[in-house]
Amino acid sequence: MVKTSTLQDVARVAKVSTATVSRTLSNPDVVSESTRRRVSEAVKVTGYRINRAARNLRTQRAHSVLVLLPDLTNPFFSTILEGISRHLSQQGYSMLIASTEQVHASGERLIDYLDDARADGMIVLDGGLDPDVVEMLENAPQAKRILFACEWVDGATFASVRCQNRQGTRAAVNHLFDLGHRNIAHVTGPVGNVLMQARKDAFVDETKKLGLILRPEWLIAGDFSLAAGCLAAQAWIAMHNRPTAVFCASDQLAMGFISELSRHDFKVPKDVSVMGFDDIDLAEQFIPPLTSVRQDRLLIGETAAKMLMARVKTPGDDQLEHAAVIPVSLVTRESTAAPK
Amino acid sequence: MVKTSTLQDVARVAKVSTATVSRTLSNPDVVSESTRRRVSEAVKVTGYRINRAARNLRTQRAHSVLVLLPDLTNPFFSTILEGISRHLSQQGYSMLIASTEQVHASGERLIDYLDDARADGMIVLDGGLDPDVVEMLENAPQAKRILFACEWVDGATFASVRCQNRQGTRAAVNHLFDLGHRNIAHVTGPVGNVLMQARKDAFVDETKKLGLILRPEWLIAGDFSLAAGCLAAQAWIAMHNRPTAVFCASDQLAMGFISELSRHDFKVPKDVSVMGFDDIDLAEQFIPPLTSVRQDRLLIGETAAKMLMARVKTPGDDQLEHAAVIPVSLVTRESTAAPK
DNA sequence: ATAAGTAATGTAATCGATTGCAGAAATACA
DNA sequence: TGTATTTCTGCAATCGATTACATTACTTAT
Repeated sequence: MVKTSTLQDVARVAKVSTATVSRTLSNPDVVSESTRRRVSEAVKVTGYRINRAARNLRTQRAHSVLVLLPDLTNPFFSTILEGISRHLSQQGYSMLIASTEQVHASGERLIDYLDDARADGMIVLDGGLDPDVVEMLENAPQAKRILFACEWVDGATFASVRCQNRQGTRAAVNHLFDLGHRNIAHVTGPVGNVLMQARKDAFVDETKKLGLILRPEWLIAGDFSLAAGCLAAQAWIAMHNRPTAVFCASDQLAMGFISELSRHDFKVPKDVSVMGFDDIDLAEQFIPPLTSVRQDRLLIGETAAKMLMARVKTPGDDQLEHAAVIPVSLVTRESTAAPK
Repeated sequence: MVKTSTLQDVARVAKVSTATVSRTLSNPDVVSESTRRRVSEAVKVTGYRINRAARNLRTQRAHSVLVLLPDLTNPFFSTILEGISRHLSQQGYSMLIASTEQVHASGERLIDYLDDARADGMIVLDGGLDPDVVEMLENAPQAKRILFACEWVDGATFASVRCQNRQGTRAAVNHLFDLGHRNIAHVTGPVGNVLMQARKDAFVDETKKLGLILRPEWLIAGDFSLAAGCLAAQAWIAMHNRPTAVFCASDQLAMGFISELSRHDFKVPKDVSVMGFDDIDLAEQFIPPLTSVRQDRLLIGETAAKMLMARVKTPGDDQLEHAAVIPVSLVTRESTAAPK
């Protein structure tokens, strides 16, 4: 370990007590103008840097937050992380990252991160946690410092940040309807996923409300991935009476779908309109550019961080915001058009 | 803060000293079988969890590593992070994430992360640090605990993990040559980037070695992004004597390139062969599936973490591995074919 | 002039785990 | 049995910052 100077060193140089130095740095108003100057000078001279381990021990705060992802390799999360990190670093907090899988594999329990003073709070981006893990988290005394973002757990009482999945789906269906489509299929997300369920339910409701026919086979089971999109396309191709439009529960699905279609010489949107959900970066550059439902991932991240910080900082049960909903918007591009 | 039990509590229950409890947990061999059992029992009873802040303070170790990215939103890094995280968590270390931009914006200095006991080491995935930041890092006493991965800084002496950029480029050029291409263009990365330079130099060398003509305008300046790929495609379209193959310095460039071409009714690989570098997840699903140079990003991450941990753990200047090179491999798909 | 109040600073305990050193107990050896 | 050696355990200092409480030096009011 490299020796850096401590509060003691600064105190010696400034000819004050360590208490005064500490106060000068964390609460300058309570010290006099003259000592404030002397201390600042001494800090500069000694090159003092606070030792966070020491502060963390004394204040019983880790000054960092754990972000839990289902899977680090999923690019969907990167912008959300950016949003989280932006707010945290502004507050002097650090961002720890871990994946559900790895925590599990290492034999640790999730709650340990909070118990052993590694993190003050937790932002969970994974709605698919094991039910017993969820139960443990819910019953933990630190449950208030756990927040779900994007995904959530049905029936659980954690604070959360969510997107308007229902409204987004409604906008998507109406967009297709307005273009003239009457036979619309839906490629869903993975079984058991809350987003998949929310979007699927909204899709069923909205098609019903518009008086559209919805054949059972038009609800094609997928899992948000490119590969599932390809399979869904094969299912679509095999249909006798092909729907003229397909609403996919994610952009990746939509891309896989279109990709597979083009291998079979179908054209989008000429032969079928396809749209996604998320508006990932690539959507705009895809061929054809993808019509999608945009989620402001930066805002999701920032909101999540902000809400969590409020919880971490107020020990009491004050009037804390418990659920934030982030608006979505329809982005119309070239993968959707009127049916022929 | 939620009250968790401490070493003291365990010691009381097990009727031993805190020293013994500590030893039982961190170095079980030195305590007797019987006390080991008593302590384990007491740990279970009390639900003891180590307080990392306390341990970090005492041991002068943060037990965490900072990973510095140029930009959190770039999906290229996610798999590398997975690799890093995998090794770190296995060693009981945590992974902190920050972006160059944000550290800068928050007015902190990079070295502070090491100075203030927040992190024991640093993995930098950004070769584009300001020269004065680089200089400061190099002169810091902790310079040995800084490691560059993927990118690096020319002339600096940091440990690093790199890919075979030269060999990968050579393989790419030879692949195109073997298909029969004699006029090959190169879309480069961003100016000043070390990867861009390495790949460009290798490209120039290899075409020369093969006795190919290389017109100046066939070196098209890009920046690894989709958008730059589009622009490069426009440049290609505008050429009088169009090269029959284009080697892009990244997959994103290649995708942008192909995407723009298709908007102008050119077909890949019929009208021009295009290939990328990186083999990102989407490459396989792109239309057409992209020929690329594969980098094992998981291995890059794991290697980087492993090398850094070795440096963090050995205080001496032992025989530490200083530079690792990760092999790349050519992945042939459908975006390249013989010229017509 | 004295009491009361305010502002600034210092003293020292504290957070919880680790570890050098010393002592006790157990074992080996002569 | 006595001594040397090994094995195990405990005592107490330590890491570096924070903060309750005490103290001192001033101001202001009466």
